[in-house]
Amino acid sequence: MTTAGTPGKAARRKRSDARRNEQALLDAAAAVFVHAGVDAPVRDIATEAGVGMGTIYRHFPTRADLVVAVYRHQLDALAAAGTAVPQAGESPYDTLRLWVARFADFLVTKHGLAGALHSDQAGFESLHAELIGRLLPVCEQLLAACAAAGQTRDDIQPYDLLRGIGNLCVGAETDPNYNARLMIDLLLAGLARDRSVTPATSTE
Amino acid sequence: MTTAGTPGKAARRKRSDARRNEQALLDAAAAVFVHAGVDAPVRDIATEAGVGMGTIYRHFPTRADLVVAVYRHQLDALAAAGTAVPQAGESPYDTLRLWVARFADFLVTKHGLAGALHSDQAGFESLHAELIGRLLPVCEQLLAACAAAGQTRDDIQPYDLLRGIGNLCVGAETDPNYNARLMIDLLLAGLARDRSVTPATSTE
DNA sequence: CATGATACGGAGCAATGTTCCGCTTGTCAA
DNA sequence: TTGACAAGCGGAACATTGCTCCGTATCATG
Repeated sequence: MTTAGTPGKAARRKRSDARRNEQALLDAAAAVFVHAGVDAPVRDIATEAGVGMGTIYRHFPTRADLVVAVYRHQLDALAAAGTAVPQAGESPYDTLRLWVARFADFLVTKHGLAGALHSDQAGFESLHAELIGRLLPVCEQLLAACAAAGQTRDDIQPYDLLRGIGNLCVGAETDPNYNARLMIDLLLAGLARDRSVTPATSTE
Repeated sequence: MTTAGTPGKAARRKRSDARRNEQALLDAAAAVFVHAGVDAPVRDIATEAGVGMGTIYRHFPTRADLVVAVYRHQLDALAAAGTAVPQAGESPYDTLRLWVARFADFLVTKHGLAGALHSDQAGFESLHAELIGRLLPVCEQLLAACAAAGQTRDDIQPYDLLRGIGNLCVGAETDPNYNARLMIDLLLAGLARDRSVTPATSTE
């Protein structure tokens, strides 16, 4: 019986039209997200993909599922970037800073992702969960390395940091007067045990 | 703005039932906000106040108007607290920290206010504007004092700081795993020019 | 008390999320 | 090739919520 449920691998290959539609939906969603944000009406995405409402909900029961699927590559890349071996001469704190910058870029460039992530809108909890599940271990590792090297405080929870950074990104794209990256720099500077390790942004 | 345009004084006193309804709406909104957040359905507020839909929109054309009206006292108090003369022996940086803590408390204890403030939902821009208009000057003054005393960097925009703090408060109430105050402490520590001025972060 | 201005109520429209079910289509075996 | 059936599809229909509009009720004033 090759029915679904085997933990290992391939259940039964999905029907060809189902696969086609799933891909069409991913493409359509990616396109719509770019100009209408991740809050775009479900109908718009369905229309763009040329499918009915039922189809989109069958493939992606919650909006978060769709969002996660669309950005899965980038999420993978982000997680991988954090565990890659650092450049020679790069301190743990440098590595953390670099990774955080990538994380912030990811959130900011995705129209409204940061906002959606932290809203209590129904259907976004699983997006939050997915992101945390994927990135928390990475963040934790980077932070632990910093603390072990004595470069940062050791009493900060990775989750708090991740969430704090994410929060700081809210509105960074839509509000031209708000400089989220600068605030992130401040936060990271506050994390450092010794002011001397903080690079350029600090004066002189 | 409430009067018809006479710069000096009272235009025509509003009708008694109108005044009564306005107050009922404020009370009802305050009550509903507590358990349903500032995003509560307009209908719920109207029902709670025992008035019709038309009435609520006549008195408060946008949701932000209602929210601002409900929290006006506290906003006033917050603005006043920032300009009050500091305690003896309190450094400008201490004063800033204290005020920021009050600001954070204000946002966090109002169910979803921080989130609403930074969402791009229609009708919330004016809430944002009101808050900024009221608090930005205060923040600016506190920050300038810190910089003048050499306690903090002098290249930070008050707006960025206000917005950053506000952002960090998002979800502080609903996510028990997130310690917004700690992140705010970190941000403020990063703001300090000299690590020695930052007091031992009291875990609250 | 009459009358005009003011304010009220809630039905109704629009946008959007979500479900449900009859119909279509792909797949597989005979 | 064909028949049968599970898998999948489409979109109408329902629910929620924001917001407007206008006939009606109420207040204030002479």
